[in-house]
Amino acid sequence: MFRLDIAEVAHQSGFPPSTLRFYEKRGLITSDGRQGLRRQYDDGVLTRLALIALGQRAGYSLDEIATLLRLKEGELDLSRTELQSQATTLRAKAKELQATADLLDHIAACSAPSHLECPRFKALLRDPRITGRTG
Amino acid sequence: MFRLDIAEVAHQSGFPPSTLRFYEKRGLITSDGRQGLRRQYDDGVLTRLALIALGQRAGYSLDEIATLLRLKEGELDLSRTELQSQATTLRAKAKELQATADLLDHIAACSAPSHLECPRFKALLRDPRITGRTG
DNA sequence: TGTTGACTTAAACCTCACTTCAAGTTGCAC
DNA sequence: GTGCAACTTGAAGTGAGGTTTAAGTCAACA
Repeated sequence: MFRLDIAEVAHQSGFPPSTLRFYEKRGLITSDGRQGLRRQYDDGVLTRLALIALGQRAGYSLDEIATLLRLKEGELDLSRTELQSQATTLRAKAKELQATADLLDHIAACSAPSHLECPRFKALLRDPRITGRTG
Repeated sequence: MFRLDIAEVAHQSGFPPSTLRFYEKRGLITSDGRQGLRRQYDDGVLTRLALIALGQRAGYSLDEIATLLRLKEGELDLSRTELQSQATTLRAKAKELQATADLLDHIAACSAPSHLECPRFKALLRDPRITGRTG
């Protein structure tokens, strides 16, 4: 464990200082002491920040991440079922993006004179699933 | 072409009336006339709303969608290259989500006594790509 | 001693996509 | 002519995830 000041953490983690202060206010990270006014961190904060970044990619809100990180200091105690369920959610989102990408490619390639005349496109526009809504 | 009032459009499109008024203010749709105070639409608005929903799924902002929809009244004149490039972006996002899902599954299944001791997890946390940042 | 330059703070501001609010209007049933 | 639901308006509020600003503080260097 060695100590880093805010500029160092910003540089190594890629998060700007404003974000580090914001995260501290939100209870996601802690600084331990100051040199003059400058926050000092121990190097564990870098792991914590990496976990935060991962949490964000995994679709958790900062509040959720804060809760997860508070559960055990230094340890991570995530429910395995919860992780799998989140993975399933992410896969569903990934598939939706894929499907949309395929549609865009089809529209780009379609030989119909105008996009709105493409039969597949017209069919999709009538498909209630296109909106992701129930109406 | 037949006419629908706002409640009907809301019901058929799945967008709440507040959103329809909001979209009108933003220039995404137009109502043509009123019956009393109630906005009346012609049924073309439903196609337009489906296009808006698709645009959102495809990752465009409302401003971008508004611009695209204004290009040609009733027609859609999207650059095919632009569509393909957007499709590529979506596929990249989809892959990122997949990768994150795989990681979550691995963490859930990993036999290491604590998540932070899982070698693959530790390695990933050190990987700068985990943050999606350059720092 | 004085001036940088990098930090500090609280609070305001930002974008996006809407929703909610308060006050007013309309059509229709009774 | 009264009641009422469903609309109307502009303006303000929401929530997520920050960034920016203004005013202040500090260590170091000349």
